[in-house]
Amino acid sequence: MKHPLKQHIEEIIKLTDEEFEFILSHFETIYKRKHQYLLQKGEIADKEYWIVKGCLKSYFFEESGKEHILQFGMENWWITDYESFVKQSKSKINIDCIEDCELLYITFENREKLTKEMHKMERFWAKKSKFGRIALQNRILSLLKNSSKERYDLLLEQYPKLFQRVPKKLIASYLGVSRETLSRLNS
Amino acid sequence: MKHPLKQHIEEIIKLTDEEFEFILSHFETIYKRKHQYLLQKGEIADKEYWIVKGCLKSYFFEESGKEHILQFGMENWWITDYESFVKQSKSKINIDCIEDCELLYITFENREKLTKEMHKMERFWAKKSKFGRIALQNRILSLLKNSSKERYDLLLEQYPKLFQRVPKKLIASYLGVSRETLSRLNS
DNA sequence: TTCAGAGTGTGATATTTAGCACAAATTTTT
DNA sequence: AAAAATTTGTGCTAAATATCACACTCTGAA
Repeated sequence: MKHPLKQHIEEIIKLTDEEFEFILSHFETIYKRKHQYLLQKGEIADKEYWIVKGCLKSYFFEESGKEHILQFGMENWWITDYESFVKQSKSKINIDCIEDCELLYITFENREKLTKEMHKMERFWAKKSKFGRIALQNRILSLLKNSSKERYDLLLEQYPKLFQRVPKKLIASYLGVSRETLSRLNS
Repeated sequence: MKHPLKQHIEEIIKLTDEEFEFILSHFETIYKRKHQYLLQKGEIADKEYWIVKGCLKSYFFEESGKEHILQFGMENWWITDYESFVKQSKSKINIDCIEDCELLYITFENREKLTKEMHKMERFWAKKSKFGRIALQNRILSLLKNSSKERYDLLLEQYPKLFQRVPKKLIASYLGVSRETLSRLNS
């Protein structure tokens, strides 16, 4: 059976088994339990995580104490504070497990090393970065263009599983509406 | 005097004069007048533009006919429909000149070619892509966290020149509020 | 099983914002 | 210089959303 990470990378770039083993040697596995965190505000994100199993949120608090979800993470997604990781600067956000999680991570140093050692991975991450940017652009488009109700429907359509796994108030926070308003959107 | 594009690229990667000349040979200059367009919805963005002089907007229309500004472009910025350019797919957006413009552009093919021929430029664009993604992430953060008034103040602080160059209704559209609401934010 | 905490739905009200109308100011075109 | 078009501010009203309050459900721990 093919390793899920190999499968994931091969959606973009074909790999020999040896190449994949080499890549994998730059990663470590880690297990985290529900409510544990991967990153806290003020820390420097020195790892990028690939989610084998589980569900996570990246979020931050407004001065008022209101929580805003920036991103959810589920199986086969990457998660980190991208800004902190790239710039090696202090993070503005937190990342927590919503469920028990199995994660593969690569450190900043290992990723730099791997990028230099293996041009295929430089291309892989370049492409990932491009697609990530496109996804963010479309989220902005949606925030500008669509009503709350429309954003709710689009999210439900795109990630139906998310609604079974995470509390609605987190969905509300991701969409940028209050939980009460979200609760009333269906009626 | 150093070419402004050389100066721009050297903020990320140092270049010899020969290297820069080689890079520049992949670009063409084009002049456009106010109200002319660079890209229309449905076309494929086959060029990426670097703005030597002038001001532009990338935007799209809601079904209702409401205009939403995705991005402004001014001197030393790049502009294109990133999604369409990267995927070579049909664009959802339009790009118009708000002022008379002088632009340098590189075609998709030339950029691919240059990326392969010159590893420094692969790194340059990878870095650009990363920073672009971070900027978009921060815009989402701001859309979730800040009130209209706060977003207005932040934009004014970051790009004061923009407010002298483009009509307020376009600023409103960029911030995601109606022009009437924007007009009332200061009082 | 029981109990505490988290999650959820809904009424009432306050706040924010949009949308329309119109007049004044400014810019562009002829 | 005059005319036309665009931009801007502001009063008014309607719609969307936030906020507070409270009851009910569900889940996990003791």
